[in-house]
Amino acid sequence: MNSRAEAADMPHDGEKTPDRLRRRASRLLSGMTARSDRLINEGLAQADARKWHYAVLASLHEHGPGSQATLSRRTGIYRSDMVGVLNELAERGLVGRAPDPDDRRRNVITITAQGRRHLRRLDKVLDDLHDELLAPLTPAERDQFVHLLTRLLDHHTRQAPHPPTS
Amino acid sequence: MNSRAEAADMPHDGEKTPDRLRRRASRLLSGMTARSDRLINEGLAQADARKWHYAVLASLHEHGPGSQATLSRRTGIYRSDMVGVLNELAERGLVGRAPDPDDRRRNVITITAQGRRHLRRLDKVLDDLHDELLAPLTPAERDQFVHLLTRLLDHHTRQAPHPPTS
DNA sequence: CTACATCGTTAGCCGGACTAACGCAACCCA
DNA sequence: TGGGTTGCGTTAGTCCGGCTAACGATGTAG
Repeated sequence: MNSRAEAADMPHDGEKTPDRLRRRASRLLSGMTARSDRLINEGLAQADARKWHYAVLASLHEHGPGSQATLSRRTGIYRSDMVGVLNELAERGLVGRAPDPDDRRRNVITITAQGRRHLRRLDKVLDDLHDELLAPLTPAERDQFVHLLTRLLDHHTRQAPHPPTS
Repeated sequence: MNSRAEAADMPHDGEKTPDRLRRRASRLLSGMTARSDRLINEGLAQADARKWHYAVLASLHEHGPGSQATLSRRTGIYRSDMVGVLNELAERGLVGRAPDPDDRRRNVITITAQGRRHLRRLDKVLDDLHDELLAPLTPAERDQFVHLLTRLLDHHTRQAPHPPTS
């Protein structure tokens, strides 16, 4: 029982994945995203963080404090899930949550000094992880890749035929 | 109350998503895959199919009959989930499942004539869907994109640092 | 014969995306 | 002044895909 030989290994000899399957962009995307997600999640976990943490902190750092709803819109995190994320961040002293005196429905979220420090660390971590993620591509190709993805995503979020998602 | 305006809309004026966030390849990937998955799933649903159906049928068509375990390895579907997929396919008369006389642990799965017909239909459907998916890219760019993705995925599945996934 | 590996199957966990509903506060306008 | 509507924060819960654990039945190797 050598560890990894469960179900979906690289099909070795004689158990090839059909081409029409392997070539489909949709499938490549799912596959790659699965890898990517794992890489990132595990990497961030080692820094006691999750990607949502980064998203919120980055948003606060770049566009200043905001209500939870605002952050939700900026980061694409569902407002239902925002609560939990902010709790985690608050626990760690990375953000402050205070009722807005001007609008008592709101909480105003601010980033703390510690939060800023943490954000810097995460930025570094993510840079490294992306380096690993894109390892096989030259710098030019990486740009190409990001550029193509951006255009695709833009297109599909503009006149969004479907609901939200990020 | 115009339908879609829940949480994660395109942030309009003043609620911008931070750049360092938007540019990260990992994030672009997740975003794009989310869109892609929806598009594909919904499209296939209209043909009374799911992507696993396509995977199995394609595998059967290209590499001939096989046990469930074999199919699992070829398609990347966990053997735990294979059962369900094959049930669905069998219900629809697209595959046959018969005990292997040579090894009574096994079921031999074969594609039926109907299955082949269905597969052809699905191929068409998927072509169209991918056309929509990659709409903003020129043919050359689409190749580029697929090519880059393939290289990335290859790299990360070769000396897989992590377990399986497809 | 014993030990171990493989196959099909059931059950269940987990994380992420998403919906529903509620209470509360603010805003609109009449 | 007040009633309706809209936005906010929160809780709970659904759904789905990826994945693990375990089991009985069968096969294979020593």
